[in-house]
Amino acid sequence: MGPKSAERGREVRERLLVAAVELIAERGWGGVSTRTVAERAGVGAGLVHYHFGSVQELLSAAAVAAMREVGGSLESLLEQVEDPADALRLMVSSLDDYTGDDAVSMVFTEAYLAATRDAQLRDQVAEVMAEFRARLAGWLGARGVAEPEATAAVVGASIDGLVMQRALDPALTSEVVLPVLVRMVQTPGGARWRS
Amino acid sequence: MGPKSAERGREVRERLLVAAVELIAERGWGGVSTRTVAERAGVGAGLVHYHFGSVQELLSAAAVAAMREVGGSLESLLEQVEDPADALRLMVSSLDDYTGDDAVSMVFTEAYLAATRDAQLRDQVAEVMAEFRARLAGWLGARGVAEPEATAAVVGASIDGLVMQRALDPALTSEVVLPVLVRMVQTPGGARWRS
DNA sequence: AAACGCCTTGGGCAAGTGCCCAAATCAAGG
DNA sequence: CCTTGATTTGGGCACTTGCCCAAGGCGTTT
Repeated sequence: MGPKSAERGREVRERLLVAAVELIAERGWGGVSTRTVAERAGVGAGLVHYHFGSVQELLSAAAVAAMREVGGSLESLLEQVEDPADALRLMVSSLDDYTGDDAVSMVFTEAYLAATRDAQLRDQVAEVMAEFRARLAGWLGARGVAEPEATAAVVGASIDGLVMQRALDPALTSEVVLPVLVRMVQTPGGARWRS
Repeated sequence: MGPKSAERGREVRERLLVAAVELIAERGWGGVSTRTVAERAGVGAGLVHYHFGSVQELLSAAAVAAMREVGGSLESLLEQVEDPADALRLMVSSLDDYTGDDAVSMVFTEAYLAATRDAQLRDQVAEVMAEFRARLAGWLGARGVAEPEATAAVVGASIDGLVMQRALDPALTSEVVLPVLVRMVQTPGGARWRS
């Protein structure tokens, strides 16, 4: 076999994943077809079933990869701040960037729903979310926030919900929402963290 | 014409709406077809386009109706309690009843995503949510909760997000989550409402 | 040059899609 | 009885769907 061929194959595989994420956001999970995703990636339709067993497997792989990427960016985000309120500000600030063409935040919601109907996908998504929560909970707990596990779960769920509703109500900016979210990460004594 | 015919027509229309809500939850917005929804309702396939202009219109009408129903139940819920923490407890307690495969909570998320791709649906969903938020915000404001509008928005978004994630993590019970949510509705002085 | 093997293409098939429409149904009014 | 008019049916059309597969391309190895 040729190493050149394998390399090109991996590059095509990557293009299919990117195209899948775009189209999941644009048309919804059920609206992505073999031919549309192949055309977007600029390859023949048959390649979808060559690199991935089925359209469902392509969509699942694309969504999980996108979610893992976001989870990784959380890690570097938490290293930049010390105050929980500042961390929330950075996380929620993505709300304002979200103009509607942000594919990744939409893919999160689509993946949640698709996971409801696919046991294999559910396990993968649950794993990503558990990792996310554990990381955030450890960080919050080290800074005196009460019930760090539950707090991390609610913070994550709140951001997911806010991203969805922001598409319906542009007035729901991070500036409006942040003061309320900050109440969730107040330390029991009422004092805020300082480095 | 026969009044009986019109009456039966309205009954069939209702059955189509119910079937649509069920199928949106089971198969997702894009997975509901003319024939599946007609079969579930026990009628011929042609009736979908007789009572509704298109499948999209049927789905939108069904989702909005289901959402309005939930919004109405919120109103009666707020009349039963006085403490904001108790109100949250009642709202979130539905989390435990909803195992994740609950039709209505799933339809909410599906409707949010579908509204992103249908301007007409977006307006209707936004109206329902605005009404919901206004009602809750007024109730919270009258009880001394700071920034009632933003708080109502975040509470609503949090519950939406929690309902989604609860399908992935059954450990996310109302008992675990409630203490964190209550922090959001604490009155500025730190005192809790008493009747 | 020939053989090998991964990658890629595009056509083909059965099944399903939304929507349309002629024909049937049926209770009320003439 | 016959008409009326809303309701309902089921078949049909053009189209898309997921997936398969024979055929070809191309770098590497022999």
